[in-house]
Amino acid sequence: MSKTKRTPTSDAVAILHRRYYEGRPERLAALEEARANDNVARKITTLRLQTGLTQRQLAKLVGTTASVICRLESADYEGHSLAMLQRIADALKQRIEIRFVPASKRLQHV
Amino acid sequence: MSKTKRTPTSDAVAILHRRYYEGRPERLAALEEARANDNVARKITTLRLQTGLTQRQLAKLVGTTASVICRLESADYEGHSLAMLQRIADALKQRIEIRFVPASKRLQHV
DNA sequence: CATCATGTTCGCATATTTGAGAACATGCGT
DNA sequence: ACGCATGTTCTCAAATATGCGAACATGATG
Repeated sequence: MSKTKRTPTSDAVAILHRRYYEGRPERLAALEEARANDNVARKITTLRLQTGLTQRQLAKLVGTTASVICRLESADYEGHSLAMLQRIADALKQRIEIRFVPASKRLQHV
Repeated sequence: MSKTKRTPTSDAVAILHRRYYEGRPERLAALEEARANDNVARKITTLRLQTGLTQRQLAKLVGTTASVICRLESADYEGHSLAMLQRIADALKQRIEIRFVPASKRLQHV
């Protein structure tokens, strides 16, 4: 990726990512901080920021509005549906993985 | 700019898969979603059977009825909500893990 | 200060999921 | 054949998520 001449791309996500992060270390720092968390809301936020999208941009990709994205990224929002997560994952070129793991796996607040 | 030479194959499934999905991101997305739904449905069924429960028993634990469980275990059901998955996971002493993974991660052909 | 981009919250209409009960199909053991 | 457990499908009401626009707060920039 250190070529002087950039690889031409039609990938909107890549373009936006470049535009948002290039030469802006503080934004990357904010990203690092968010990475530690693991609830769905934060995952969406983290992924969106990693991709360099604003809420409105992601909303457009997903086919909804900014207020909906904001709602989904709210930490206390419990109403996620798999359908919406899929739509978001698609927009961010990800896929969803859902696993059931035994509850007694030492990761809990014991 | 299409490849003039394709990797030869005698795999009819692969041929049809290619013919149907190549360059059709919408279809790929639909496939992904269908696969995810199927996985979730099957995971619930597997987990329920491993625990030795009938649909009605699990329904009671979850606080709903057998028809709902049956619906959730149907492969083509797309209406999963995280709230319901959580309830099922709780009843089966599991916890839900949701991950976004890059879509380019070599989707194994089906 | 003025303007713009961004995130946020609110309200309400629409769409979708859930809750529940009934009915039916199948298999299994008596 | 019968009874019974299990899974399945159907229909409806109720609960919940989404769609969408408006308005507001804040920070950055001209």
